Amino acid sequence: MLNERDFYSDEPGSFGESEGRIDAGKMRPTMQNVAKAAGVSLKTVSRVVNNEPNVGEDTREKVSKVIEELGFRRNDLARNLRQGQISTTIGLIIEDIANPFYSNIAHGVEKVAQRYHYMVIICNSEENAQREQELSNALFRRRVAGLLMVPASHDHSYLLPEARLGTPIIFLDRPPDHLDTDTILLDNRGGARKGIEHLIAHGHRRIGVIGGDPLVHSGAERLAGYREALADRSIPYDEALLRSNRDEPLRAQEAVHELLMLADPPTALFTTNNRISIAVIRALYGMKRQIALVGFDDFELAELLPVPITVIAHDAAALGEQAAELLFARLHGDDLPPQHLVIPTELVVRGSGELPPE
Amino acid sequence: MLNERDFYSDEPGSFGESEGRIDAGKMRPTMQNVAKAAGVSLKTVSRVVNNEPNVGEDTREKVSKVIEELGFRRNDLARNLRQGQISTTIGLIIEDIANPFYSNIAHGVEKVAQRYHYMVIICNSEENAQREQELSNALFRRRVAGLLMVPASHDHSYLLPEARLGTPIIFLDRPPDHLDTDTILLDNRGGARKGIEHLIAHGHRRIGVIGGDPLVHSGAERLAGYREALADRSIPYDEALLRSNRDEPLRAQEAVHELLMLADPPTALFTTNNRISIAVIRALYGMKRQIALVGFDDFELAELLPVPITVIAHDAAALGEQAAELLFARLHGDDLPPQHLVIPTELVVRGSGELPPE
DNA sequence: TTGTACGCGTTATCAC
DNA sequence: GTGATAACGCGTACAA
Repeated sequence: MLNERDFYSDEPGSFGESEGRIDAGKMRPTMQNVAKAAGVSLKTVSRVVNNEPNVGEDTREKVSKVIEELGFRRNDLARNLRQGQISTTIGLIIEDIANPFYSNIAHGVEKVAQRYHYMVIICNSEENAQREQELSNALFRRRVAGLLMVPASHDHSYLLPEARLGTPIIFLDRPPDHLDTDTILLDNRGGARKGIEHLIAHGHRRIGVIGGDPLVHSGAERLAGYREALADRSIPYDEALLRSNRDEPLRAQEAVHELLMLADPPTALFTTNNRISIAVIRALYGMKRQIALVGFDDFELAELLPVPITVIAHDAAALGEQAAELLFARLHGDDLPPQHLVIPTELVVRGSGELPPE
Repeated sequence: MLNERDFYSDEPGSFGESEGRIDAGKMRPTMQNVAKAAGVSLKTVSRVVNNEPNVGEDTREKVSKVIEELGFRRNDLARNLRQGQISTTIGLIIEDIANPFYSNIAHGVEKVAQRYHYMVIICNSEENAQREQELSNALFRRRVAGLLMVPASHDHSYLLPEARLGTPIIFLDRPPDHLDTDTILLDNRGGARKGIEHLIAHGHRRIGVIGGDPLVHSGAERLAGYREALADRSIPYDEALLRSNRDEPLRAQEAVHELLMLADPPTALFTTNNRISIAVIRALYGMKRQIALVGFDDFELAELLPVPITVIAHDAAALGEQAAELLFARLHGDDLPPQHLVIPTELVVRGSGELPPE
């Protein structure tokens, strides 16, 4: 059953009120109002609301009754202002919540936050550096207790003042620039290596890469993993097989056409993230072309496609969870030097990565 | 370029600070500190911070300089407390941000909120009525300006006191119970009708339904659409073809087996949401069985499966956007009676819905 | 067990 | 154009 007490303080409470129409404009009751109505002092109400000791049982009941009658609800804005100047809210800045990668991160973060009785403000930066900065400032003005972010910009010194004030700031998926702080990344390079080694093991020597912004750390690392794998096998690195800045689906499709039109075309493709993988798969279907493919990031239904897609998978929710756990550890006084965690990746063999050359 | 001014008030600002290590614990500067350091009064600083008139140009510059030096940032907790007792934050309660349906809604909401300079606290109710109530109370204690929710519970009279206080509350995807307030739904019944009519037109008379909780409004309406479509064609409604409470993937798979094992099995299936559709598709693949299928909700890659999936599609982001727009209209004084909006659905023909019986 | 006085950081009022 | 003072709603410290 629901607990009436914490309607106004910490947990839920049923509220016996008949149904009806809404008419706005009434005054929101304050502790002061409750105190007057109950004939006690402000502080006594405060004690009751926060379940503090040293209140007579009769007093407590009387106050509780008034609280219910008036529909009082503690104002956490005022409470936080008085208590510590920071709110029990954390901020999460991601690129786009509609992308499953980020929504899984968000899910992990929110899950942990709920455990700690914190709430999460989620913001979409749309991969825009200026917006990232606007959003962080807006969050800091709201005195979020901490900030988790997948950075879009390439200079995070603007976060330094806030970090110095003690606000934990944790970077997800991409490391900060010009700032030394907690970071949690995927094993981008290692994952890419595994994927490329897999293709090589299946006989491929000309492997095309379709990727996004080469300045984004995760993409750059995946490309580095590609190069390392080739170098290991003494396979020449051919820039003609590379297509960058293909985050837009249309641009990714063009890349497929371009690569397959080459005089000496690739026999396999490596796509560096989920959105690009999907765009490329669409393009290949449109061309009725079959070619070996390994994609970074897993995605739903990959295993049910006519040629099931071999991917480098990882646990995005765990990324969010571990980042949030680290944040709360910092809030609880953990004072270790900046941490750098890595989430492992796994090659999931499904079919597209095992197609032979030609 | 970035604007320095709104680092401390409304927009972003660059912050000239060299890189380095973080050490916490410094005091957060207040307006009082700025005032003292600049040799002006508190109110003058306030004027500068908020770009109010009646400040001499020289004074404004002097204060701005101190603000930058000290790294002052306005405390919006205190600001909101003083101004109107509500924050420039809205709440969004959904079932699960990792589900694309909800993450698209969230994306729409956040997009609109950014336009109005509001931020969004997103909470996952996990389809749990008690948690829904806990979360709304926590949001109200934080004095969110308004609340958007996909309800999980079946009695929302507990929201009445807050609604009476003037906090706009808007229901998405499912209507409230025991409360008359703004609601924005999908055309569940009409969409389901279209889907079932389509199957009937392709010769099906025994159509199995695999759905979730029958008490959830959207699911119930989709089932109602199913029944209406059958009734229109005088096709008997056979309860043996119905499987409810199949939100769990395993339970959905069982449903497929159960239905196909029937003495007089269905020749087509109707799945009432995206998660169930996907679970069912997996089951059918596992059985190497092909059967006509129409699913409610579109999902990524549906068109690339070996038998592309015919679905009843809709614009979840638009659902979120319109709900948010309505919320802000309410905040800006719109005083019309409770609105009831409907987002249209569309039958997307791809293949699975056109398979013949047998 | 209960109450009083004050402060949290900001904005509003009204005086100068 | 500028400043003193009182709020906003609550918690802390200490007194009664």
